[in-house]
Amino acid sequence: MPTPHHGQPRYRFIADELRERIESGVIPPGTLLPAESVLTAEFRAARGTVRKAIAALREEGLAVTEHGRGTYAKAHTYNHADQPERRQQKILADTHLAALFEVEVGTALVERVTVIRRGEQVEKVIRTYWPGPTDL
Amino acid sequence: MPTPHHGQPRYRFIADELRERIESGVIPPGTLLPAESVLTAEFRAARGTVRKAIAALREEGLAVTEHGRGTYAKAHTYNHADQPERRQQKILADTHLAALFEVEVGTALVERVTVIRRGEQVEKVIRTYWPGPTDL
DNA sequence: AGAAATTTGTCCGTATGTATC
DNA sequence: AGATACATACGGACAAATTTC
Repeated sequence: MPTPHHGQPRYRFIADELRERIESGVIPPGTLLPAESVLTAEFRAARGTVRKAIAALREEGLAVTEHGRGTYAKAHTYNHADQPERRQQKILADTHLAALFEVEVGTALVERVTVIRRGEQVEKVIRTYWPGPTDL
Repeated sequence: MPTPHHGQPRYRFIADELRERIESGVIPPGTLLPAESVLTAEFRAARGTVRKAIAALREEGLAVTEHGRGTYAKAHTYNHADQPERRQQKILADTHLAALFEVEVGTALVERVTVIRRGEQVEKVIRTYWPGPTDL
């Protein structure tokens, strides 16, 4: 069976299936996913396809893979209790920012740094820049 | 000749070559790149290898691909006003980011730059960072 | 309107080498 | 030494979107 299948690409189907198992607890947080070789057998998919599925899970933050070890399921916390931290300061435009804002290098700008955490881990860092400072 | 390891992988060599053609204007912005089939012939590489090179250009924001059409060269200028522009690329952690994410300096991160305009003026620049990349 | 050709997207199978545990 | 994942590359096949005839 060549398995073309409905609409969806195969790697996405596999990703959906694995996501389901992680979120449902079939694969508990912190435990290893089945090895790529096992998944290729189970889904009768090529390795490249399985890897693409796993890559999708990594991007979603649902899995972390370690070289030579395997891919771990990660706890999926819907916990938004973590308040983002913000810090705002005056900075001077570097070449990149100067080009974007069409100002001279060294022109004063405002930078706000927001750090978003998921538990202990820093998930994202957002740096926002705008002309200024508007002196607060 | 198959492919020795001249320091750099084949797909990167191809990407470098194409990048130079775009930036130098040999392939002007808005025009189509040669089809994958043409590139496989020119570089005597497998299609997957060519596609990987093109994918690299896409991540740099140098090209846009449309199904059934082809891959267009993109202007590399920031001076094109319309929607919020986003560019995503792999970067290496500087000391500040390394400290926040608690990783080594030089660790690979993903940076997305979003430019928000109001008319001609750049209003805000948002740089978002997160761990990765999960490659491809 | 329809068929054919072109082009990218996805998938398969295989192979070789490296790095990590 | 063995198992695992990672990176790269090849070839072939069909699907899906677009263009051309």
